Amino acid sequence: MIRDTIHDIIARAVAALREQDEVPNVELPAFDVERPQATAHGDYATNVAMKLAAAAKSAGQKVNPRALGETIAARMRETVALVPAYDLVESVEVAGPGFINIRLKSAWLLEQVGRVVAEGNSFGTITLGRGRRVNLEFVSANPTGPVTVANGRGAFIGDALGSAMRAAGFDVTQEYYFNDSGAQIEKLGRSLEYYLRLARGEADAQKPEEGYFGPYYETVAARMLEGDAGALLTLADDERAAEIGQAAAALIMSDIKETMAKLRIEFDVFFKQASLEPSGELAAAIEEMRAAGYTEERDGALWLTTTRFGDDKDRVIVRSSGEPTYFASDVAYMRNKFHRGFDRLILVLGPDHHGYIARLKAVARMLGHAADDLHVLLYQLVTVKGMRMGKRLGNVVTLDDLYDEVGPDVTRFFFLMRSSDTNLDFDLDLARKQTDENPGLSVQYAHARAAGVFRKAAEQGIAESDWAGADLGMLAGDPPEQRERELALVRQLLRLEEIVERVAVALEPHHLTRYGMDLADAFHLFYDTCPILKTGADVTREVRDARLRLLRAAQAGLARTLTLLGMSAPERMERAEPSEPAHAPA
RNA sequence: GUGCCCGUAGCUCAGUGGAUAGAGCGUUGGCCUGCGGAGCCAAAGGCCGGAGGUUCGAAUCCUCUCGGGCACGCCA
Repeated sequence: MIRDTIHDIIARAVAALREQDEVPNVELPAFDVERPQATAHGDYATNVAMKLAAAAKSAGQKVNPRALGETIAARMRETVALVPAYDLVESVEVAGPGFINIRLKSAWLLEQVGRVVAEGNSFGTITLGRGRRVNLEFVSANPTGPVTVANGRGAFIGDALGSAMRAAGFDVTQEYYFNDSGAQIEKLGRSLEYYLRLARGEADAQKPEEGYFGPYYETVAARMLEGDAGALLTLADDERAAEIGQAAAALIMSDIKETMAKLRIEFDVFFKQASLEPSGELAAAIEEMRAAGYTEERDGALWLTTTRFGDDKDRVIVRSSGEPTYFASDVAYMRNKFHRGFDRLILVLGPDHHGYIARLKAVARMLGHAADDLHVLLYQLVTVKGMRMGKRLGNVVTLDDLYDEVGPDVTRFFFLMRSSDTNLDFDLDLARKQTDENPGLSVQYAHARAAGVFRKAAEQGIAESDWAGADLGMLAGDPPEQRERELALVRQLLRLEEIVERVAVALEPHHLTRYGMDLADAFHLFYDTCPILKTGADVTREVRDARLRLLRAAQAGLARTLTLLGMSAPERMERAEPSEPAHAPA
């Protein structure tokens, strides 16, 4: 990455200066290379002089950071002039309290366009992960109903994070854990038994006091009756609820998979909790904990002593009744993941799970791993503004509801606009708009606009082979206003690699949406300022060809960004018919 | 009571210890013979909840405090 090159130049210059005792002889502290907010400050800025001055001060040497900055900057200029690989730097200046601002050469920036076009679909790929294996678990909503916006937020976060981490060089497995056993399944069974009996016209059907109710479950019952679910109603009392629950859960699981597929949320593995017992892994995990001395018997139950590793209380894994708890399955499941050879586990969980982090990290330690091998990514609540009642569950809005309202692309963009650890207020009225006010669409529109120019070019008989080898240096001769917009577009494009890195390191996929908006903005500005095929515009053939090549790079960058977000990159935008308001006036 | 998240423009939110705190929407005012106006330009709008502290430098880190949300089972 470019920033790594800048970092090298700085480190090399400082090392050379230290050999000649021109800077304080202290260990070089960690320093930042960042993009300044103000473009007037150049492409990159570093605080190395201030950091080094601070380190010197604590070692008893007094140094003026500004003067140190001047010394380092001067040496950087020499380094850049000497090393051909560093030929991307235009200027090195000191500003403010000692910042060193680095500006890149326009010619070098323009050359990068060729690289972007050549990399195409793989542009934005970096080697950060070095093939390390990561298990990314998300959604994992119980198969007791449709996925709601509350637990569906993890779907978008997880899927986009997976894409970005793959681009960053990690080997990612995306996984869904179905809790398809236990008391909730029996509860589901009792609820469905009621709906099944209702559907068969049994007037004396008893509605359970607690359960899963709503229009959705009526349809599930109807679909079950298309099969042989009627036979389940004749089962004995002690197995009927569980059997009906299993049958319903299987059907709901297929619905959930369908929802995920519609929203382009991909999973490599659907793991069923119920499989842990027959496979023997549940018993093996409990035994492993016992053999390692991490369990204690108290009150007839078996406790896992998670307090040894920082949890605030121990946890039961086998009840006094002899039944393993849900937490026992968690232990077995985590053990299963580590046995599959993952270096790192990431769990994307909702806000109600924060109390689990300590115990899960304790389990990771008990399984012989570092607490940091397990990362829990918590996201906060979701509210939906603009839709009073969901269509399927009544009081709750589901992902299918949103899909029907605004489609997969806008849904994904809106869910990814916010940081995971802030509440998400889904503005459905804004999401429904098919105008430039809708930020998600404007990114797609930029891509479609680029595609439109290439269509127009084809109509005029201009083929890709005509401009594929165009001299991008031509653009350096453009009028300043146009050149600046072209360069601004290139700069935005080149940021993608840094964005991918940041998303993968900080586990913050929301940066991708913001970047998408920034890139689309830069694109629209370029498009408005720099005519390419416009009739009447005075554009030479050489400039036209160079701009087409830049346009192709922009299109590739936009497509890549959209792909990472799990959105489509349309060749043209088509206005859909306005959808009916969710609460139409009577 | 204990723990976690949040508090930044009218609204919804970005912001990696750095320079003049940004975006989208909304508001106001401009730009339509031309590659798709689903666009562009501009303006107004901020004691970054409050108080201390650390630092050359704090929206960011620490302590306290005030507001809002969530979680704390031999439930799953």
